[in-house]
Amino acid sequence: MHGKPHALDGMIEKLGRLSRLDGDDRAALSRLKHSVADVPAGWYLIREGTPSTDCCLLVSGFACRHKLTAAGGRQIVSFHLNGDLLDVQHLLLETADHNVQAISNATVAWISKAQLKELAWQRPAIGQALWRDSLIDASIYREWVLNVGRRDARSRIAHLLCEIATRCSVAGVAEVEAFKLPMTQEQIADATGLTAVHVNRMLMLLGEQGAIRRKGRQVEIRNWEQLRRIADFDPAYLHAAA
Amino acid sequence: MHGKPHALDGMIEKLGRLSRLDGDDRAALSRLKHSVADVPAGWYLIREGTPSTDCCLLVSGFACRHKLTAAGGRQIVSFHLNGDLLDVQHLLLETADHNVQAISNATVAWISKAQLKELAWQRPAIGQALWRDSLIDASIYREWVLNVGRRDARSRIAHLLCEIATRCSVAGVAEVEAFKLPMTQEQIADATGLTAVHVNRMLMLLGEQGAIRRKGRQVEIRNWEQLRRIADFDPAYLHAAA
DNA sequence: CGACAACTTGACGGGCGTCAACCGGAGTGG
DNA sequence: CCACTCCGGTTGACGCCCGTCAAGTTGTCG
Repeated sequence: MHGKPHALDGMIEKLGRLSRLDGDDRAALSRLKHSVADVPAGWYLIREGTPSTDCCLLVSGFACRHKLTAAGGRQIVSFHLNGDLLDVQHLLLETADHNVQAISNATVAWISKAQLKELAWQRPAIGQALWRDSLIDASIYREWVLNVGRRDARSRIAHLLCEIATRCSVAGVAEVEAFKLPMTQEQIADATGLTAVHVNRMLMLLGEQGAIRRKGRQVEIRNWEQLRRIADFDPAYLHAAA
Repeated sequence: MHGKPHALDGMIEKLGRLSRLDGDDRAALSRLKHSVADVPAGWYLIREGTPSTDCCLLVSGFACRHKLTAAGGRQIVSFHLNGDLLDVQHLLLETADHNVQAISNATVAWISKAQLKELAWQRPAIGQALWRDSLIDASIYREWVLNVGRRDARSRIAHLLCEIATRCSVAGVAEVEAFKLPMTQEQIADATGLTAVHVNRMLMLLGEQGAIRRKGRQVEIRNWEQLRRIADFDPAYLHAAA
């Protein structure tokens, strides 16, 4: 097993950043029963209102978590990348109150919920990492409420860019300075409470102002300090080491 | 001790709703060292950026959790009432990423963080209740992102009213049909991403439309079904028994 | 009963939504 | 190899919801 890349490695590495895991913890995690699957962009991984029996781990690719209004409005409440467990909350809550959908082609691993739950209680370091992970998710939600509620369109989008860049960098997915934006402008709109048209106008503006440069869906942050200032971005809420 | 009202009773009752606590669990909780304090409206209970050594329990009264933008904008991200532990997240996160402030005169109990953390790991039912509580908080944040991001002003306010009414009812603080709104219109504005002026206009409108009746800060829900429809309110996200 | 906070109301303006047209690149099939 | 299609991005015109400002009015607590 040693040295062989493993579907759960990203998760183990991430949990290791959240709590001090010893060799036994890591071994126990890597022994978790799971089945790996490739899914196309747009695939639903979790559906609102359904009880869940397995936990979904995002092995590679990007996903978003979203809710819908009765009128059909869609609000993305978070984005996820490599190594993110998409339903830690379902270890203790029975039914999903939202949807999770792949936004790129992705590889996922379905892990036995009962087995993971058992590990969380048998091995304090693992339980602590999982709980801590869910608390950081909550902190990100709080920042998003602030972002959507109290910043103007340009700042909201800049803030989202800063967050994605920082999280990609921490997870080792991409550099802060230049990365491929995994989402469309419509998805950015759904995450910021705007419309796709206005997102486009603001991205053009951020380009004109020299904060970013875009080529297709590739985004290069030309002036991190300027973007950070526009975004009013302080990474403290991510509670991440990097 | 038996039968005597106790500062921690509200918390124990609430945790009992989140997980099946046996007599030993309850006894252990009620033995937690704590000091009770009365604080006036406006008092800061948690300050962004400071490390916390004690956990704050709201014994009676109301509190809000909020963040500020650099420009001075304030966003309330949640409201709290009797029996709510205000910083479960600080059991595992070192520094506060937001503020918590009393919005009425309130009684709080400061509980030793180390002792509570110990209990969480020694007694699975207690740990589970606390973790579950933090997951429900996260679910509420998600709903608020949706509320602020994708509903119009009238619906946002109606949704907040429905949530407060439901939570007060579950906690036994007030009836759904008529309760005293603990917050000012400015605070409602800060919670919904609006201005106090517009909140006032919408409350007047909800009154004219017959959904609510107001007298001072007293609010009576005259037509719950109508208000629920306007709010697009579905209590599933509260994950509460009632 | 005075002072101060909270609420109420109106006039006006702007940021963002809506609608609609067009562009461009990637995938597909002839 | 090129035409067709489709999705996502781009741009402009126009309008509305909600913000801003400012002037009362009400309520509450000393």
